[in-house]
Amino acid sequence: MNTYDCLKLENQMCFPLYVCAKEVVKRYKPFLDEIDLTYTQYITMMAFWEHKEMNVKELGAYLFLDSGTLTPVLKKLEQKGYITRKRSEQDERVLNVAITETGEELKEKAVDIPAKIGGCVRLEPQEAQQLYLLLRKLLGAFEEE
Amino acid sequence: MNTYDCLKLENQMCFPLYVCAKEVVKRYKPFLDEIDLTYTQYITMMAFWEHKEMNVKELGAYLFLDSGTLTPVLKKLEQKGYITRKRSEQDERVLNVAITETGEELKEKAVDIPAKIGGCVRLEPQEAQQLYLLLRKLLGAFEEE
DNA sequence: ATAAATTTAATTGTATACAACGCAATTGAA
DNA sequence: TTCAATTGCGTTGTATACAATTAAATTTAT
Repeated sequence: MNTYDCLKLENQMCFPLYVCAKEVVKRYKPFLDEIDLTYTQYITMMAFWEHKEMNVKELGAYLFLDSGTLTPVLKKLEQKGYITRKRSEQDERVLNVAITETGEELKEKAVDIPAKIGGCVRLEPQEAQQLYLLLRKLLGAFEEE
Repeated sequence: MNTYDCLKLENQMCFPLYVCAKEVVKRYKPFLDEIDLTYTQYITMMAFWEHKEMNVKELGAYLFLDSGTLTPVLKKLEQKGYITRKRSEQDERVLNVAITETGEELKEKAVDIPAKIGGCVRLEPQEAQQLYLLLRKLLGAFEEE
């Protein structure tokens, strides 16, 4: 090991993390194209399939995204008729976002996507599980900060 | 497990991968700000610290980025004086990119960044190593496709 | 009660990413 | 050889991401 070996891409943790994330997201595209959603729109819908209603702050904490990213995404999903955006009456600062019936119906079309993606991750099931747990642990550490 | 559990964010591999990648990159920012590089510019410089000269296609294969992303990044790094861009004489389609002396000098200022980032990844060393190996394996599978 | 501080979304500016397309240079096939 | 296909890079258009700022609403402190 010389002084600069730490600066080799192959020795860095972050680089494969960054590339794998992009590559996996890219593999969602053909499936998401079929239901006309981007990946960001997809995870946003997933959030609402689980929690019918959330304000922007809650959604942002859940998805690790800020309002600068979410505002245009939410406006787009509203256009498509999947969600509604409405100011809270108790606190006008807060924007409540709720899923619509059309948004609920979209879940039916999305339900087989995870299985299709599973086939794109070429790891042994036990390795995939291990990777999943390590990423969850790392994510948990970030959440605590 | 009901039919829709696969659509819960907490059950997906891709979501923590996507979030962890973003969060780790975000933790580079304060350190990269000190040398006025973005993360994409940083990994590009890392590529050239290892391989003094590469054309855009080779660089793209190395970093998993296409010309649409690289062209503006390379122009920026050229502006900063870290690299040179020059058409190949054998094949005018090819753009050869090479690191400059100034670019080499930047390595000195970057050499302590990896250690600083290491402190941001709150995993046991053995877990970090395991995560690294799994991501490498996944990346290798993507490379084969 | 009122000013100061905080909070919540939205906006602005910058920098990615990438698909799709364009174009010139090169290669390959008939 | 000559023209069709391919290659390599650049451009365009769309969609993120996020820092920094703004603006309005609410809360806190005095």
